[in-house]
Amino acid sequence: MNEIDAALLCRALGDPNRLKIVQLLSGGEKCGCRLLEAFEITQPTLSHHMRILCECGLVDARKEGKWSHYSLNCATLAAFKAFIGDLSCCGGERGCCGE
Amino acid sequence: MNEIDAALLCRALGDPNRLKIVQLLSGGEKCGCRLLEAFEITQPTLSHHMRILCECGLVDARKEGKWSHYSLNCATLAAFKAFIGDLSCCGGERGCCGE
DNA sequence: AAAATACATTGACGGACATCTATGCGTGTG
DNA sequence: CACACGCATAGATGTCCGTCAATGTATTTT
Repeated sequence: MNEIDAALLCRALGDPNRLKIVQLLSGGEKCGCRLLEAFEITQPTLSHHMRILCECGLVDARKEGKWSHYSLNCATLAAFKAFIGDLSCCGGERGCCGE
Repeated sequence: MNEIDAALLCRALGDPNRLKIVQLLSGGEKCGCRLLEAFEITQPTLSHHMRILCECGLVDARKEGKWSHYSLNCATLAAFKAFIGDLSCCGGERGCCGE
């Protein structure tokens, strides 16, 4: 994962609502209407956030009838976790910054 | 680390220049003037970015004479890595999304 | 002391962003 | 078929963000 993609992901996660959405999806696939219940935003605003999360590759959308089911994309999440995990405050010493 | 702080960190890392700064600091402490050489931005703009990175706790500044030395904050970085690492696409199964 | 260096602050500006209301579109349900 | 439901899109609006030029403040060098 290059810096550009990582910055895009960070930007997507930089909104408190979107970060909370990702945390909810971390518990498993959910449809939009259930996500909406967890927030105090309008439906178009949620749709806007889901679009951003999907466009950066972090979230997958699956249409089923009139429902859209959202889930975290495994590959993107793994790549992002690796990218963040590679950061180090000490040049990679053991026992430092969670390594 | 709560969602608010994590979102702040993500927001700080959401700018390509700031993400690159963090990557440079991941290689060890650096002063502002050396960081500036790596970018095509003006000095006030770099100063602005460093302020944001410091205010969210991700970067520490150490003044020494006329130089400011910047480095990644170990505790904040560790907490952030743990926060991101806790995200899961499958509810925490082994071998999934980098776990 | 004068000049140069490193950095922060201020003020301004254009673009991006989060949010809303209104509306459209497809899918079930009566 | 008509209506309700889930979701996306369009357009508008106020706010935040990244950037710059100009300037200020220490500190070091000459």
